[in-house]
Amino acid sequence: MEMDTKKPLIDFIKKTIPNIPIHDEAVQLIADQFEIWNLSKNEFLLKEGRISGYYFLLEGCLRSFAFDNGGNEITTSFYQGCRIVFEPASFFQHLPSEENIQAITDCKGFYSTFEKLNVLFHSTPEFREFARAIIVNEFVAHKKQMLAMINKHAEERYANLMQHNKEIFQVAQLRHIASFLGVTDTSLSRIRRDYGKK
Amino acid sequence: MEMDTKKPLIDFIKKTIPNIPIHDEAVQLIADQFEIWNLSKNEFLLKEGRISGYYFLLEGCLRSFAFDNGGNEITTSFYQGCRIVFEPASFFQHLPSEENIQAITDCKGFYSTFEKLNVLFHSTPEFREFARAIIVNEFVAHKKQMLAMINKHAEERYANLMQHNKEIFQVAQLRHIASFLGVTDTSLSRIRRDYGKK
DNA sequence: TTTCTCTCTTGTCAAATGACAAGTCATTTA
DNA sequence: TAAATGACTTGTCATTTGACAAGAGAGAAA
Repeated sequence: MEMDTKKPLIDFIKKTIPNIPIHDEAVQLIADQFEIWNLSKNEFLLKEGRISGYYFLLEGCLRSFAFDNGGNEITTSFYQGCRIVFEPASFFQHLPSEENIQAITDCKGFYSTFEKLNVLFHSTPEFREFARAIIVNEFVAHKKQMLAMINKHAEERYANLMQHNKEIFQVAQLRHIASFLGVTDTSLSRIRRDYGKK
Repeated sequence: MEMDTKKPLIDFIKKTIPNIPIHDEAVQLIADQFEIWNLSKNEFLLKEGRISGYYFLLEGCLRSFAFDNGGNEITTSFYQGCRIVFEPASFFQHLPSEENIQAITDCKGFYSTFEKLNVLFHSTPEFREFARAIIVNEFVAHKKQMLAMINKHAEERYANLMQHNKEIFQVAQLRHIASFLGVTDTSLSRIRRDYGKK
C-alpha cells in the first residue's frame, strides 16, 4: 500500500538512472524517507525565508519566483509532472530561500529533508546515483536557460516555449510567463500580437 | 615529486571536504588521474564546439563567454586561483560546448577526463564527496549569479564586484567585465563615472 | 442580470540603453 | 621618434523597453 502510492516516485528514480541495477530493499528504503504533501492552487510549497526541502512533484504545476528591485515577481522556473523540485542554495546550505515556489494548479507529491536524504546518500548507492543525476540535470538545464537569455531574443524564447511547453499556457498566467521570458506582460502581449502575424 | 607538483590540488580537495577523512592511497589515486596544462594569455582552455574536460586552475585567470545574437562576446564567468573549472552541460553529457573558456593571464593547472573521473567517482568515496561538493557549490553560485541579475541593478553588481573581487579589474578588460555585469562597455563606463561621484 | 474582480491588451509617454563615431591615452612596433 | 594599435571614455542620436492608465472580455459573486 505504501509501495502503491509511491510507485510513481520509484518509477521516476528507475527512469532517471536506467543503467544502475536497483535492489528492492534500496527502493523501499528510499521510498520510506518521503512523505505526502498536497497543495491547493496558489498555496506555497516554499516561502521566501524558509528552508527548502526536497520535493517530488507528482501531479500539478508549480512556479518559482523571486522579487526584483521594483517589487515585481520574476518567475524563475515552471515545474510540471513527475519531477524533483528544490531550491539548491537553501537545501544544501540550510539557508533561508530567496525564492518562492507556488502551486499554480492543485498539486500533490512527496517530500523529504536534507537530514534523511544525506543518510540515504551515504548508505544507498542507488540514491547516490539518483541524486547525482538530478543535480547534474538541474544544473545543465539552468545553464541552458541562462544561455538562452544571452543568445535568444524574447520572441525566440517565446516561440520555443510555445513549441516545447504548450501546456504552460493553459495553466500559467501570461504575466508569469512574461517575467519568465525576461519581459513585462506588456511586452509579451506585443510579442504575441506580432507572432500571430507571421 | 609527482606529489609535490600536485600538492595544491590535494590541498584543495581536502579543504573542499573538511569533514571527510582522506586516505593517502585515495589522494594518490585522485592525483594520478590529473595531468598538467599550461596556457599563455588569450589562449583557450575550451573552445565552442569542443567537449569540456575537468580542469583545476592552479594559477592565473580565466573567463568563460558565449556569443549573443549580435555576435558580441558575453562573459558568463571569471575564474581565479585554486579552483575547479568545467562546463557542466558539455562535460556531463559529452556535448559540444556552447561556451568558450579563455585565459586572460598566463595560466597553469591540471586536467582530467570524464572517463577517468567517472571511475574515480564510483571507486573512491573521497572523490565522490569532493565532486559532489564542487557541483553543489557551482550550482549554488550560478543560481546566486542569476538572482543578482534579477534583483540588483548593474550599479549594484558593479559595486559588489569591486568590493569582493577587486583583482578582476587588474586582469580583465572592462568590456569583458561589462558584459559579465549585463551591460555594454559604454554603460559600464558611465556607471564608473557616476560611481566615483558618490 | 448586474456588478465586481481579474487578466490581458493597447495607447501614450518617459527613461534607459545601445549603436555609432570621435577623441584621449598608453603601449607597441617600425 | 613617429606611426599604429588597442582600450577606454564620452557625446549624440535612435531604438527599445517599461511605467502608467484606460479599456475589453471572461468569469465569479451578489
